[in-house]
Amino acid sequence: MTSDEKIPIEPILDTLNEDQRRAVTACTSTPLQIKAGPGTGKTKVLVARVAYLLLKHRIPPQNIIVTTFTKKAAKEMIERLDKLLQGSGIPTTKLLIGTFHSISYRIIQKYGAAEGLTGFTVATEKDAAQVLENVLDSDISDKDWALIQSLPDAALAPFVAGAVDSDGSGDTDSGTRPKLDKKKILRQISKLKAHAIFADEYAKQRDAMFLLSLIYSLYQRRLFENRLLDFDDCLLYCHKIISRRPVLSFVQHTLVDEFQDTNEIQLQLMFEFAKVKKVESETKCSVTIVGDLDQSIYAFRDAQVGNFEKMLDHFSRIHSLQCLVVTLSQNYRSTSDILAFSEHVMRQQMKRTQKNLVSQLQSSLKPVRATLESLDEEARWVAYHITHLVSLPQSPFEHSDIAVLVRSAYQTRVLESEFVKHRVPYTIVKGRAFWERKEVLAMVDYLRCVANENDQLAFLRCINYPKRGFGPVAIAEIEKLFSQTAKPSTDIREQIRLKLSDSPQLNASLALQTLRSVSRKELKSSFGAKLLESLNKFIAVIDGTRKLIKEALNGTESNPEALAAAFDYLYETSGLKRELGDDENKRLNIEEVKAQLILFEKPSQEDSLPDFAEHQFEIPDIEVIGDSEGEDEVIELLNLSGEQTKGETNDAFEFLRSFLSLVVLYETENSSKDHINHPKVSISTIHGAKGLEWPVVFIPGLGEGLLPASFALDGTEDAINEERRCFYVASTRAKTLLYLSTYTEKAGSLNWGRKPVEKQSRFLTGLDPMLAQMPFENEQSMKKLYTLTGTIPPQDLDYEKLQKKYLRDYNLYVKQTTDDHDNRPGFVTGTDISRLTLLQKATKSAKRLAPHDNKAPKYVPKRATCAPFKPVVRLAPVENQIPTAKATAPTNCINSTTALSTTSTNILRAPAYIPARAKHKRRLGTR
DNA sequence: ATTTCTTTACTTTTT
DNA sequence: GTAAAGAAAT
Repeated sequence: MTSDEKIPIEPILDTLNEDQRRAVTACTSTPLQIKAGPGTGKTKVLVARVAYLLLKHRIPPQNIIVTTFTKKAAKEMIERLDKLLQGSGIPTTKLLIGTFHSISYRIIQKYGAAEGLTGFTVATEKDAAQVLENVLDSDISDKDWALIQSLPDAALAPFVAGAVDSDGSGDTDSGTRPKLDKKKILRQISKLKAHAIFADEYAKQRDAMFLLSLIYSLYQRRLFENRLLDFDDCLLYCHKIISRRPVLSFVQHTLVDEFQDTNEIQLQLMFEFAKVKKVESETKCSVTIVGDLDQSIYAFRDAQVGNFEKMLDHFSRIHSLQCLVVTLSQNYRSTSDILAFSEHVMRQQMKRTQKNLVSQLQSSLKPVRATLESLDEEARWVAYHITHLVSLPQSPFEHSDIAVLVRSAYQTRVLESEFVKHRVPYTIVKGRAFWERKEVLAMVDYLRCVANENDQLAFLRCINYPKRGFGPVAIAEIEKLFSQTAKPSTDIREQIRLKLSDSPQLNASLALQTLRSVSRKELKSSFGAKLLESLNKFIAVIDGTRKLIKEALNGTESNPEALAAAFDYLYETSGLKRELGDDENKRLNIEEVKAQLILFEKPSQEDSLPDFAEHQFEIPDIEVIGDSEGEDEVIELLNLSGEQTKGETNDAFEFLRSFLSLVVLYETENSSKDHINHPKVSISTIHGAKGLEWPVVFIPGLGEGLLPASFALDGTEDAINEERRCFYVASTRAKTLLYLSTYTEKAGSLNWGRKPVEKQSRFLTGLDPMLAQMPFENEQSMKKLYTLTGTIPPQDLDYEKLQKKYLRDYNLYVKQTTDDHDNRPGFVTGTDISRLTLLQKATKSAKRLAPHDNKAPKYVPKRATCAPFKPVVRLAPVENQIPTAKATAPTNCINSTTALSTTSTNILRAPAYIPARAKHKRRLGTR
């Protein structure tokens, strides 16, 4: 054991500059704010600070909380920390590190029993929307609907859908209920939760809105019936737990990353994590926060930049503790040109304290900018320049050095399809895409049924997928049974509710139990014998898996094989396996879910949070009046912490619940390994690029309506400033090269809905002198590139020749001065890629339509161009059009299913017409 | 009850 | 121009 050998902290400190060192070695018993602009070594400082706490102050890792913004950031911190602490024997895995949400969920799992929070899983956004829909459909009484309808327009306005300006015309106020906008309501509820306001508290507020208050409490009740917590609940209920009981008294230091993006409840959580302690009449508080005001881009999620001030204020006013503020201003990431440009963008904003970031890189190249004539052309411009960069002689860049950052996710689509054509390999930085696949979702739903007997949503989704004969009528019946068993008529619950506000268990019902009693005919239903049998089978699948899981996880040792076996059992007996059939991709995705589940480590006893002696604290004293049935329940409800026997059986599923919740919180690793083998361009939203960096960054779509986004245009100045900070975050991701582009479209062009982009972004006005019109305008600048990147330029670097080729190809690629689309140099046309897919799909489809005829279809699509070209499908006799060997999809677009699937409906539809109508070659337009 | 055709609304950004 | 919801038709 080398744990006693002390690793010296000095070598670590030696790698820091003066400011960084000041921050790292700052007093650990007063609050510390580190203001770190982009590229100033924020993560480095944070990591060094943790190392300092571990080594110098000898704080055990399990007593340190670190909150990061994403799982990725947490992972990176651990990796870097491990490197620093190599051989010290300090187990960095014991650090309490993760996003606010995941840490909160862990705390709820461990200490939630006292507040009635056991057996909960985290709801996805879709679940939340579903719950709200159920509320609106069936939980609001006619009386309340009448009240809602009588509300003045002003009170309804924040909740009704799509700004339907009731321009006279009667507006059917009489009979119809107002159409409420789910998104808006969820946003409002989320906002309340972000400000730590519970439903019953809100109801008591004087200026509470009746509608919101009603829906909020009904929504919460339904969530809890399912034993689900939404994202905000994780924070809200964690705060409730830790503010009432000192369960976290073991925490000795708290670090918060990306502080500028914390909201009120997160600020309050931070205060609770870092409780002020009085030690020998000295007030102490050990907390370090890191952030940058200019990078605050989450106001839409109720982040408040004011938290910096609030923190200072909180400590000085309430605890007379002065926060130490350290500002880092040396930038190690970007060149001076990129930095100066970014700084100028921000300077346009009034009321901002000037930042003086100093680049540590001398030589530099101007950012490039261009205005293109259409959206497609812009995408081609990006693709062309990527190709140009990686194919420079002795290029300092490969594809993985390049990122394309966009404001809105939908902008990626054009890029994708253009990249497929150009054979530009790319990945979309989005961890969750995998978990939103249909088959993955289905499998996860089955796991949810197993892990959470209350998860009505999951049960309802699973019960008829694969088909078991439960149609909409049967589903509705089950829903009815669920809600009947969920709301007992005894008013004992109301009594408890008054004493213990929002104790979630009060409306608990076991969905699985309900189904069981239906199948045993204890609850009468209108199901026929067939349906009952089908239901029985379904229950048997869930119960069978539950048994296997229990066995697999009962021991203290983790048992991957047994877990895998349980998973397979569920996959097969549920019929999912058969349903997915021979689709190789889907099967692999299910395998991946299994792998993730097995990989997910069961937090062993020592790693988990310390136990907390509940009996030290009073359990609310409740007088119970009512029938004995209710009494038992109340006793059960209040006695949760003491129930060891019951707890044990639940433990097996606790593991599964953690896993499922972390999946929802996007906390799983992306286990794909091919990233290393094939360097790929990253396409990401700006928000997703936070904290990352690349040598080359493209920011397309710099037009009014895109960045700044259209919804901010007529908004307040704050809204515009948030957009500006978005741009700032994007541009400061770049190390060496920055490419900016805009396009303009004509007002009357085939744009639906969205306003056309007519002007370049206001953020660029007046900055032209800082920008170049094309990359490498002269020989010198090209040479700079090589020096800057530390690459040796080729001996025979012929600048003139390179530029000539660049210009010639530019016209060909970007401007497309040839109209022979299939034969443009360097292009793979949509034809090549989709031909094979088309043939496969056409064959399948035609066979399905005419099963008696086993021969291949008479006609297959001859040519289908990919988006963004007009998807025109022509049919030709099959013998004339046998796909050639080269018509396989390039490997680099495996991930890019969107690019191909955008036309999928058209592709699928076209062959469907074959047997009926396509007697002669027929052109199938797509409306 | 499922498939097929028609209509509609939709685009922030994410834990 | 597309998904997703709604309507109509097998």
